[in-house]
Amino acid sequence: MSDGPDVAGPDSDPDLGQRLRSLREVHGLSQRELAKRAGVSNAVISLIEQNKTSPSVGLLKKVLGCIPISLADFFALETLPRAQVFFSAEELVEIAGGAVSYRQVGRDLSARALQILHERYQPGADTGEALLRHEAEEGGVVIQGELEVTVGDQRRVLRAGDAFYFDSRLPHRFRNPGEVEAAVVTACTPPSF
Amino acid sequence: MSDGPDVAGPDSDPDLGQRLRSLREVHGLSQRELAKRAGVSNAVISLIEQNKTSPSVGLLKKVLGCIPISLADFFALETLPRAQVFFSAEELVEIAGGAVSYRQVGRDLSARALQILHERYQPGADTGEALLRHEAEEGGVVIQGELEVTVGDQRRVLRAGDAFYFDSRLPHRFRNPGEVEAAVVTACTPPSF
DNA sequence: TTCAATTGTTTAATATATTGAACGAATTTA
DNA sequence: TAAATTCGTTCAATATATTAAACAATTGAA
Repeated sequence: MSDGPDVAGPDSDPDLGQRLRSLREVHGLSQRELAKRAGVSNAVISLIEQNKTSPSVGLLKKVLGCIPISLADFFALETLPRAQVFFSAEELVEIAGGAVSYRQVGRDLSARALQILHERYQPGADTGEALLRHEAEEGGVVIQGELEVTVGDQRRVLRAGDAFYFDSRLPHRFRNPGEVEAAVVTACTPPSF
Repeated sequence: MSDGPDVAGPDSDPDLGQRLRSLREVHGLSQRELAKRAGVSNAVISLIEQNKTSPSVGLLKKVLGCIPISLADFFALETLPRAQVFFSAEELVEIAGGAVSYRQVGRDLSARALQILHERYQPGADTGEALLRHEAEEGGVVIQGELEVTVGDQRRVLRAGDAFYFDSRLPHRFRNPGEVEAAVVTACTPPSF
């Protein structure tokens, strides 16, 4: 048949080889070590990792059993880590805009446990009083400028390096009292809103 | 090599064939229909279902894609349904004993969403007042005799065929006011206790 | 440096998966 | 009844997975 690099078929599982290779390397195993433990030839490990063959379920099970990882978990990796890991600054999602900018890491948070925001406040910008949304906790670190944070009856001006952490159900407010843009990185869990 | 019925190896996945067959039949597909949709031969479906071959990941993916079910979910079935499905009367677990008998369906409920009990009350037996355990809901159907059920300020005598349902946090009580043994089947969710 | 060991890859040989076509049995249709 | 489907299975032919052995490149030790 074809003489291209992918003999196993274009749609069989284009990333199966990379997944196996990553798992093997993470566990500090060479192809030969893994092959010996699994009782298979080292060549087949190489071929699988290059997607030059579509292993039988039986063989794959023997190999994965030495990682160890179950077939179910191995194939779960196929769908799970489609989630984006790295985000360039331009890829952050603006969810506010104007004098206050909230740039969110990731687009769909429905399956995540954290909401992480890069927040910027123009001089004088103010969020106003925000009350309990859901049961959640929230914290952050100021990275530029000055930020006045009010939580309940406590108020303080934070500067680069300072941080905060509070229960989101407390009324809270952010304001930039300075002359330059203020920036903060915050995290909130869970992101259910 | 061997001439036994299982050429794919004894430990490759002894139930893979049965899982595929069950899934196919549940979806009302014949071997030929499934094969045609997947673009493979009908023979290979038969062989896989008899565990006479260990399919390649590529082929299996094509086939499962027409069920449809993902590889991850398919192999998750391998471990999940080790859970017992059928229970003979003798296998129910007695968790009370005496004048009141609670026979539970299943031994370990830690991964389940329901606790199901077959309850028997000797004539005159009484559970006494039971208060809120956890946030849960509870219901049941009387199958024999008479059962006086008290929930909060409501009280009623139920007979075979009658049923009840209430929030477990309400104080509740069961009593057998009759002359014969009373029996009920109840369900409670979640079983966290 | 040089030898020895280890790495991942490739190739020909072999084992096995997969195909295409046939079979017998069970249903359906005429 | 019989002819026609459809079912699942089996078998020889073919395609492919897997092996065993060799290759080139890298690393570590002498």
